[in-house]
Amino acid sequence: MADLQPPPEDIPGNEFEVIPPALAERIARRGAGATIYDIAELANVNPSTVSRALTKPGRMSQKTEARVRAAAERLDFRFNTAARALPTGRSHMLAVVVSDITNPMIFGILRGAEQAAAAAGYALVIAESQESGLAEAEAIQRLIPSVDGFVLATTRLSDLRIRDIASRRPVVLINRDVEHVPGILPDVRTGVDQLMDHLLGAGHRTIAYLSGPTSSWISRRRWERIVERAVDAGVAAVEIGPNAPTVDGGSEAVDRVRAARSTAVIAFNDLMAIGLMRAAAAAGISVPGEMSVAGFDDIFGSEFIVPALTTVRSDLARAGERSVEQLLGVLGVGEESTPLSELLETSLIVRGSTAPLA
Amino acid sequence: MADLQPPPEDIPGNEFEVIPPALAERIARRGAGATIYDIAELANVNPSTVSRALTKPGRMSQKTEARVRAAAERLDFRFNTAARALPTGRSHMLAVVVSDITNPMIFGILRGAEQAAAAAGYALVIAESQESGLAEAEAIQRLIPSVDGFVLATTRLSDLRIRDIASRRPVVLINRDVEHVPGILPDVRTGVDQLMDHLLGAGHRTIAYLSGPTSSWISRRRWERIVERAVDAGVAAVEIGPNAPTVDGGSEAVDRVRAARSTAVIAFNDLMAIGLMRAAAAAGISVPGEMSVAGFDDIFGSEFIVPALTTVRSDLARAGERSVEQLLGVLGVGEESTPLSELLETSLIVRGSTAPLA
DNA sequence: TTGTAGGCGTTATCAG
DNA sequence: CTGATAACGCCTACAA
Repeated sequence: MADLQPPPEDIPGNEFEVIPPALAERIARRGAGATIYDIAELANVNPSTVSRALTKPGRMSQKTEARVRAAAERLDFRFNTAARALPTGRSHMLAVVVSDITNPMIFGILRGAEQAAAAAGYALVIAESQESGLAEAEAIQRLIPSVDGFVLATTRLSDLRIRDIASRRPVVLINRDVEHVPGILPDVRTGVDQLMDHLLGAGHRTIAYLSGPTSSWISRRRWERIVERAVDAGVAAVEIGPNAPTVDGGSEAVDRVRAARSTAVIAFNDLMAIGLMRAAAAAGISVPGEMSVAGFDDIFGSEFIVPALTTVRSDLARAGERSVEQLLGVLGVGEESTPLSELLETSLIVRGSTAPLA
Repeated sequence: MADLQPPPEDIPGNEFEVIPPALAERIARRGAGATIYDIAELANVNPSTVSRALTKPGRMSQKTEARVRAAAERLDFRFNTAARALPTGRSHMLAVVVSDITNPMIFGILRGAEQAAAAAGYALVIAESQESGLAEAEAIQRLIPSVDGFVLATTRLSDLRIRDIASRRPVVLINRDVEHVPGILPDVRTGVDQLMDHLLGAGHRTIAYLSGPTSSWISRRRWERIVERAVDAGVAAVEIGPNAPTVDGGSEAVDRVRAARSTAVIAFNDLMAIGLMRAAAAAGISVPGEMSVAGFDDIFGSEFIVPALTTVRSDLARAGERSVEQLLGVLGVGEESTPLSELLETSLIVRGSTAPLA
């Protein structure tokens, strides 16, 4: 490229083969890359014109715009996001705060969110609360001044705190419903119903729910729906919990589960279901022979544990994607204008961990 | 708090019970929180004094500093990171770029990195390249102006490109060695040796290596060491690959693995090992009866697949942690001063997927 | 020890 | 359509 013959001066787009040494040196010495001032100098226009050309294309003379673009490209220009954020108040950063990054259900969300953000030229900041409401609140406070919005995935915060944050920055919730705050929710009702239909159809009359943390809205909702269905069907349902939403949390509940003498157990999530099955195996309880087990999420691993786990899947990547799309919509970036909560379809995946009552 | 009696004026730290309405309204109307100007007004000092008091504690009059701190706290002040980044050139953000966020080995790294970053008041920006070198390079270019440094985890970039990035921003590599660029590496030699000892000790004389992507430095290194050990021991070793470093990548290799007629297979990572075992099961090949299988990483799931996977574990959370500590060290933030590469200990986890040659 | 003033890179408001 | 100029919030010599 560089050793092509310099073309005639009047052919647009091929100018700027040569960068004035003075300019080049100044940029190099500064170290941080070219600025709109450098471009302005090279293209012989005012910095404000450069800003305009690069920010709102089409609103100015074709020729000038082309000149500016060419110069910018020649200097390998990138906006300084901090400088940009100052007058606009927009950092072009979104925060995703998750409770436990090692929960495989999270990375689906992250992938979806990252893609949607990247597609819109936004960067994703990630914060982990390690299941602690305090740490979560603190992290969010820290981030408020530097991000344009929040995706709160599986948050442990109170409604009050969430509203407070939402009043300062756009917030989209995942797996949590708070009035007046948009959220992406799995269709709990349908999901639980599918699972209950499956279990009831298999003849189970005593069902236990291994619940998650008290602060988990979605865990409560699942339990509520289970109760409704159990009452309707005239079968017994008991809640065992709260438990940590982890493999260990599931394992540690095995004695209480056994004591409940239920023939089927629905765990709040797959992590717990897997923990329970492992502990059950260690205790000599046969699954699904003596006890059927099911979970939610269909995480990596659910498919190949033995027996393979029956579970209610929801499209987490989609949830992550939709959450940032909603955020961008509120920020006026995307094409969206739907500020409301939406339900995500779920599907029951029947595998070997559940079986008809013997 | 707010309805306590206002204490005598001369007790420090208890001033500012009442915020002048004018100030309060101005801040509220602005919407973006208090600035050092607001604090200055409240504490009756110059903004630069506020900056000093908050930035370099101890270098000024105790009394003034206390006044400023009190005022700042009263106004719930947070630095505007963008504004701060402008004069200093420091965004207080670190980027972690990963090739595939759905690989369970990644979240160990992320957790460690996030913790270390948060502890130092840094935020973590995450970028995923989806195994594409182009996407990776593009994402990095975008981020260069807005982050203070990069952790490149399992990167697919060329040495040249990595050096280029490293010349613009501090870079720490994970699972990749490039001269003059600090990196956190597993101890490949020891790891492979442990595994080879195990396999050779079990009588295997024909070993296959299911390699990862061509661009994976660590995959090549593992293969090299396997070859060395095979030559030393006088046994046969063949490479089967390259393959995608995923479950599917492992599954799709099953025919080639079978064709190789090796009694033991070492996969580049656990994901591939799992894929291979599933495909083997589907094809009626017994593991470890007809074929032993081992992997690397000890990801979530390796323990409870059947048979449980023999694997070489390395402490990924530690790798993530060390990588940002090194970055912070270079940035002059941490207490560290070790700019060099370091080796992470690995340990062999023997499980059911490997067995003595029948 | 504290205040003054200029600058960081960009946007936005006005003129021209 | 383009240029000048004042913010944006903070930092940092330099001066007092």
